[in-house]
Amino acid sequence: MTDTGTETPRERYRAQVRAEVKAHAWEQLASAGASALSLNAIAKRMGMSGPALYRYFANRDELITELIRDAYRSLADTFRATAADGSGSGSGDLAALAHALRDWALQDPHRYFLIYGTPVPGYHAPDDITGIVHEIMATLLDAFAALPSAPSTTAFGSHLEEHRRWAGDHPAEPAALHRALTFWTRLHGVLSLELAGHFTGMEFDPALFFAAELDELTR
Amino acid sequence: MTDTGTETPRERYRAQVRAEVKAHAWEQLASAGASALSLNAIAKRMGMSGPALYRYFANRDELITELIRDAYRSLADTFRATAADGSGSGSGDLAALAHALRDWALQDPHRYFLIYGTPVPGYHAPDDITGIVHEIMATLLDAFAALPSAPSTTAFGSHLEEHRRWAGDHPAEPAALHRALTFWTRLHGVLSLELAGHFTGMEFDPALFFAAELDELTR
DNA sequence: TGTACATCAGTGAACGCGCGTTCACTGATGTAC
DNA sequence: TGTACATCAGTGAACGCGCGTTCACTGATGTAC
Repeated sequence: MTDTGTETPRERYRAQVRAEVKAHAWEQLASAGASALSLNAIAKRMGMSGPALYRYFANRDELITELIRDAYRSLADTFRATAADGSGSGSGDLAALAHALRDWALQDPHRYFLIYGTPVPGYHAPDDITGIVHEIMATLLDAFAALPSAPSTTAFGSHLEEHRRWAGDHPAEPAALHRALTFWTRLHGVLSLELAGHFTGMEFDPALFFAAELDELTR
Repeated sequence: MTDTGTETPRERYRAQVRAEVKAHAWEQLASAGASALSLNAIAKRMGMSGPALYRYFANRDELITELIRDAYRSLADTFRATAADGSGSGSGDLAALAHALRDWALQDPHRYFLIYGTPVPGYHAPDDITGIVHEIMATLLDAFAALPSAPSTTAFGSHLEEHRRWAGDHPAEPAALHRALTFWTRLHGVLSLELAGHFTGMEFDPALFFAAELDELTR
């Protein structure tokens, strides 16, 4: 990942502190929400003075950006690893991806919401993040392109065919484009409402609901 | 709605100011996000001093609660009105409800996210709001129960049958319960990602995607 | 191996800001007789 | 219709707080010769 070989002790130390700051940031995110993230509070928890953190992050926004980038990175890695495990064709890969997504989300709901939740007004993610987003999409497209039975193209599929720049140069069929998109939105629909607590008090088992949606997606 | 007949001028004035405060609150919500909502800032915009607002709201939380309640109320009313217009059976009602939902969301995305977006840590909505939530769900269940062709019960449908307290005493078939739920989560999936801007730069038309999802739901 | 210098981590004080909320008070509006 | 009183809206000062960020400075760590 990082070029550990040529790292000086100082660089190593810097990386360590940055990581520790981010760890505390995640904790604070979970307990107080994204907009309440405070450099001073993090510093205090680390036993440092507030200004000290400016050695490691230019400002508050850079820290948030880093958290967002890490979140996307983590999901992309999880996806890639899951796809590599399944290694091939069949809808088993899709089920594995879906469950990987759910596990990843449940593992840290605030991380999920930082990416897919209410957008922070005025905040714009830097360009390099789109690359990671594409990576995630590509894994999904690969899985759908590898499905043995390609279903007939839908009306929206045709529309997508003419507007497929988002898929990069991926050689997926129109139907695969459509199915990859619905995979994303439907699972997000169930997951985000579950994580936001909209199912609490509704008695039924969210895992079963998720499984039911997944079932329709891979049929 | 309110008992206008027995309203004294003072009561009328109070209601007016409260409404104006809320209007400014919505504006602020849109430009700075839910957690940045500030009583002082609202007062300043209204040309009043900060403490003056404490005549109208006990504290900041009460204002937020009121906004949430109004948002749910507005959606419930929209749904009820839409269902009343369609007045009956057929999947046309469902399409109308779906489009009503989308229009309602697009009309004020921050209002949508206030309800269905990232939950505010530590905040718990008061109990009376569940009543409005049930009302929304009931409209949906009515529409699905009125469908002429009731599809066969799914596996998850059976699970719902045994965990249907959330449906109240609504006489909907298990399949209708399941379909009402997926109606909600799938449309939310598309809508929330659209509103959060995850489709920008993806070229395709979100309205067509929404329509495609709706199509599958009413088939 | 030792010395001179440069680099960098972290501190404490400070600036200006806005927040939620309480409180004692003024002045206007409504009510009772 | 007029007067006495109660109610209520809104103000300004104040409290305590935490925020992001800048700056001059100390002290430790690494580098060059």
